[in-house]
Formats: sequence, structure tokens, C-alpha cells
Amino acid sequence: MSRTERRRPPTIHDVAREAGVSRGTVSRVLNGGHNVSPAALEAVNAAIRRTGYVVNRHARSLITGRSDSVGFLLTEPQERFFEDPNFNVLLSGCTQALAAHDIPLLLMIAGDESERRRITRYITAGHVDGVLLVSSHSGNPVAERLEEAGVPVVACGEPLGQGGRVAYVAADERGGAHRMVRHLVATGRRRVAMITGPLDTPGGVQRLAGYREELAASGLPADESLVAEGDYSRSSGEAAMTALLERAPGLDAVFVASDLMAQGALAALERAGRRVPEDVAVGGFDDSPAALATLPPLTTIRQPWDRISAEMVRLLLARIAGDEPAGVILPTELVRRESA
Amino acid sequence: MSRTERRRPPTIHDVAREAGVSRGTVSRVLNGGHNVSPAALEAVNAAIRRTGYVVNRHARSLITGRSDSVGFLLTEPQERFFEDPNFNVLLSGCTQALAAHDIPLLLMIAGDESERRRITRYITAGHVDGVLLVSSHSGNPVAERLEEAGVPVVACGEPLGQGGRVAYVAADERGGAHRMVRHLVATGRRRVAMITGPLDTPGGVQRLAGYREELAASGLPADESLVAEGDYSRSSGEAAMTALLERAPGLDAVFVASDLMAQGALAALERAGRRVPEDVAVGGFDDSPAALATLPPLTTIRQPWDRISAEMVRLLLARIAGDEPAGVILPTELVRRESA
DNA sequence: CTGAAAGCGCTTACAG
DNA sequence: CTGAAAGCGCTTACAG
Repeated sequence: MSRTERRRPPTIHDVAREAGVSRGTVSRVLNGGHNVSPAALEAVNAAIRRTGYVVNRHARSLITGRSDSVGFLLTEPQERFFEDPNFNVLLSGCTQALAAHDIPLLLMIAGDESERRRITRYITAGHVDGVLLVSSHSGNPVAERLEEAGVPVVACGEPLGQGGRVAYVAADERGGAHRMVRHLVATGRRRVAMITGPLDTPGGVQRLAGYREELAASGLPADESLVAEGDYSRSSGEAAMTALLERAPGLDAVFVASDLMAQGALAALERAGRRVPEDVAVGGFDDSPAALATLPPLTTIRQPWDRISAEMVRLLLARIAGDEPAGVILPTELVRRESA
Repeated sequence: MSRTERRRPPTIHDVAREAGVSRGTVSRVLNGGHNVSPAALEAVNAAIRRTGYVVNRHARSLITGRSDSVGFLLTEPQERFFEDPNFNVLLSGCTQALAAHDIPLLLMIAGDESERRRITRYITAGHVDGVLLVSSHSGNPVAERLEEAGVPVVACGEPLGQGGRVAYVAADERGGAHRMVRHLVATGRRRVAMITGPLDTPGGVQRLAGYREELAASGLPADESLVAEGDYSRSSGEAAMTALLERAPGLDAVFVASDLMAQGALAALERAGRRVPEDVAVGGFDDSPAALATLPPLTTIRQPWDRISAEMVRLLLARIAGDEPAGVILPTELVRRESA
């Protein structure tokens, strides 16, 4: 027990004594300063400074019933999280946006159903005022479960088949796909293939839809042999590209639904002896750090992750304050580099 | 205010009534079940199940003075965090190891000095029982500040110049460097260059020391023109490799202190028309996902991130329980792939 | 082994 | 505008 003794921190009582007012008045100052005379306000603020007082959140939460904290819940299998740089940007952005409101972020990872149950229980017990949910796979019931229990949720990406019951923030996936395919076609490509994301995710579905729409708009024929499905991982992109090359050797461009998969596709193309962009133009999606790590650097669709995290936090705080759920769609943008 | 009403969750009082015992007895069951008769124990447990009771942590913390939560504090500038997959593995591993103890992890990011002050204040106010610190740069005073305030800290990586005051977990950096250089030399390389990490970090310093020691042990001459410093980023690896090629065109191998920098080095070598591994063997460090994303896949030194996170959590919980600080060094291992 | 009671540090009507 | 007081849901000596 030789560990440094932690001194008992000053309480509202110490501040009250120091300022010569009651504890109620100190509390009022702490909670917005309404109904407090200027003189008292100043005395209390000075006392807070002198004593180094910091509110005890446990005591406050006990009475308010709020925890003044927010959960960041990841229900993807871990591997995805490890590999995808987007998660970092999102997580970090949310942490900082919350920090500006002095709200701590609790990180929660639920890889399997038993962890999901444990965490749901923890959350619905009121340990957190709301949840930022990252889990684009449909058929994942946590969002509804939490909302039913009265815990506000904001999802990253549009939840599939949930009829507007849960709030979300998403990039304009479909518009992004339009932009990329338009660019590919505008630069003279005529056999444009696509590697999609998992088709049980909104990103998977909508980027594919945008691809098809833009192809049709360009008067190019639809050809299902030009479409292969991946799971957003690097290796799945490599496998899909290999399959496409086999099925449709004449392809001259490929729109890949994530930069990470595009990295894999690039490897497959190199192995097959196809030059990029001379023989095959490659377009990615995300504008993640991976897009700069490839050779050649990737032409891609930028998702505004910084704005996405900021909007998620804004929406969640609004929901916690009582607002109705809302969906926010943020624009994407084409980033031209060397691969297409 | 049409938001779903959150029902008031059951309290210890409801459980007591349901079980026909006093609240004190319920509390004893909750806290280990000492001094409770088997009959009472069973009645309480049944009542807990029936009511769906979950302890209110705020009330508990208010009286125990513990928060039963832990902070994960990142003091690196954000960019590093985004780019480095190791952070993910570490963060995720710590989250899960803590979850096994039912302890939530609060993510904290302190990019600049003002954020550092805000977060230090938050932590020392007792909102967290201990801190997992990721910040290998020396001259970063947060670890000492926190320990002085009585908050246990466990650092990732050996803190430079802190005389054993703060607990840490690290990989055997020096041994890893030995292993890699030995491998390079054993496969016939004679002009082995090195791209180091930042030399104000333990990883930077120790991997370089290991390189020099092993070169000497192999009877190869020390040549300072063969050493260039990077900052662990991809682009710095590319720049360093370009500089090395200029200074020492005759090099036939390079030991790069991180996989990410190795990725950059590979790009520089390709640009310079050097084949890997035929002309230049490249060895990385980390065995991060980046090592598999390169062409050719990277021979590297595996850091046991899963064990590192588990040990950090173990050590922190021990410190919180009163143990003295300790340093733990975990072994590294050579992973042979195609680049060397 | 068990219950009654005090008290952790706050907030919030309630009087004035 | 301000103070006195109740009470949030727990834990922990203290008696028995």
C-alpha cells in the first residue's frame, strides 16, 4: 500500500465555504449561473479557481439520471476494424467533437452475440446517455433494441430496412458512384467493371446502384459478368479482381467500392501483367490513407469523415436533448490521382 | 419531448423487497457474497434475475471513490494514430481485456498542450481509476503528472529517462533488431542500411542500438551514411530511402524500423529501379497489416500486440489494487516473407 | 449472518 | 436572488 495517496478533492462544500455562500448557490453557478447575483457569481468562480474544484460527475449523475457520457459501439467483427483506416478517422473525430462538449466517449466492441448482449445490458442500464453506432450490416438488431429501451442512437451509414426509426449520418454513396463512373467513362473507358462491398450493407448496395445508373445514363450496356462482390477487405479485392479478369478479360476499368479492396485489385492486376492506368483504370472509394500508399496513387471518392463524425455527434446530442431522429446525407467528391 | 420514456430501472431497494431481505444484504451479495447465508444469497440472486437489476455505478462510485473505469490516453498527434494500424490492435485489445473485468474504457485524445491540460484535470479529478498511456515520445510529462496526482499509469513502450517511476509494457525492441539484422547478414547481405524511427522514442533509440550491436557482432563495419531517420510515417520512409540511395548507392539491404516506413521505402526502391529482394532486401518492424499489403510481402519483426494490451491491462489493474510499478518486456519474433 | 442508519457529493423544488 | 432540506442509489461500519 505504498501507492501515492490521492488527496480528497475539494467538494462543492469547500467552494461554498470559501465563497461565503450556500452550496445551492454554488450549484446554480455550476449549472449555468441563472438566478445568481453578479457578486455571488464572481465569488463562487473565484473560489472554484482557488480550490481547483472539479464537479464530481458521479454525484451529479446520481441525481440527474444522466451519465453525461456517450458510447461508441462497434459491432463489426474486429478484423474489419483493424484493417480499415476509416474507423480511426471516425473514432477520433467523434472523440474530439464530444470532448468539445466535455463528454467522455466510452469505446465498446461487440464482436459476437454474447458480447452484444452484455453491452446492451450495460447501455440500457443507463450508463451512457446515447450511442454512436458503427455497424452497417443489416439484420443487426442492436439499434432497434437500444431505441426501444429509450437510448438514443445515431448510426454511421443508413440502416437498411429500418423505416426511419433510427437516426443516421451517411455519405452520398450513390452520388459518389455516379461521379466515379462518369469520370471513368469520360476518360474513354468502355468496359467498366465493379467490385462491390458486401451487399447486405448500405454502402454495398448503393454504390452498386449508382454504378448501374451511371452506366445506363452513359448508354453503356449492363453486363453482370463485370460485377464481383467483395467484403471491403484487401484480400477480397484481390480475389474479386482475379475473378473479373478471368470472366471479362476485355475490361478496361474497374470501380472498386473501397480503397482497401482497390489495393488488393492493384496487386491482382500487377500479377496479371496489366498496367494501371494504361491498360486498366482503377477507381477507389473512401480516400483513406490507403489511397496514397498504392502505386500508382489511387483516384478515389472522398468521404467527408470529419464532417460525418461531427454530424453524428451533433445529431446524438440533439436526440439526447429530445429531438426526433433524422437522417443526414453528406456530399462526396472525386479525388483525381494517377490510377484513373 | 416525444422521445421514448426511459423507464426507471430497478434499484437495490426493489431487489431487497423482492427477495425479502434488507438492502444491506443485497449489497453484500453484489460485493462478493461474503457474510451472507446460502438461502439469502439464492433469494437475492433470483430477485436480481427477476427484476433485471443492474447496479447503478454512479451511486456506487460516489461512495467507494472509485470510478471503475479506465482511460486510454493518446498523446500522439492525431495523424500518427490514423496511419498506424498498431494503435487499432492495441486499443481494441485493451478494450476487450477490460471488458472481461466489466470495466469500461474511456478514449482520450490529447493532441496539443491545452487538450493535455484539460484531460489531465479531468483524470486527476478522479473520473478514472487509472490510465493506459500511449505516447512514446520522451519529454512528455503527462505520465509523471498523473502519477504525482496519485493516478496509476501504465505506458506502452519504455518511457525514456523516467527512472522506473512509471509502469510500462514493451516489446523487446533491441532483440528484434538483432534478429532482423542477423537474418539479413545470414542471407548474404553486406551493406545493410537502416531507417530508424524518431530518435526521441524508445523504439527509435533501441532498434538503432540493436542494429549497431548486431552489425558489430557480425564483424561488419559501422557506416553512418547507412543510417537515416524517419518518423514512422510512410512518407518519411520513402524520403529516407531516397536519401540513403543517394548517399550509399551500394547498399544491398535495409532494415526499416516500421512496416509503414518500409512501405514507403519500397515505393522509393521501385522508383529507383531496384528490385526487392534481388537487389535490395527489405526488413520491416511490427508485422502490421501493412506488411501483407506490400508487393512483395514484407519480412518483418512481429510485435505481440495482443499480449502487450493484455499485459498493460493486467499491470494497470494491479497498480490500481496497490501494487508497485513494474516493467514488462515481451519477446519479438522474425516473420519471413518475400522481401528479405 | 443480518438490519438500521449514516453518508458519499451533488441538484432541485420550496420558501422566503 | 438565496438558503435549508430532501433525496438520488448505493456501501459500510456498527450493533446485535
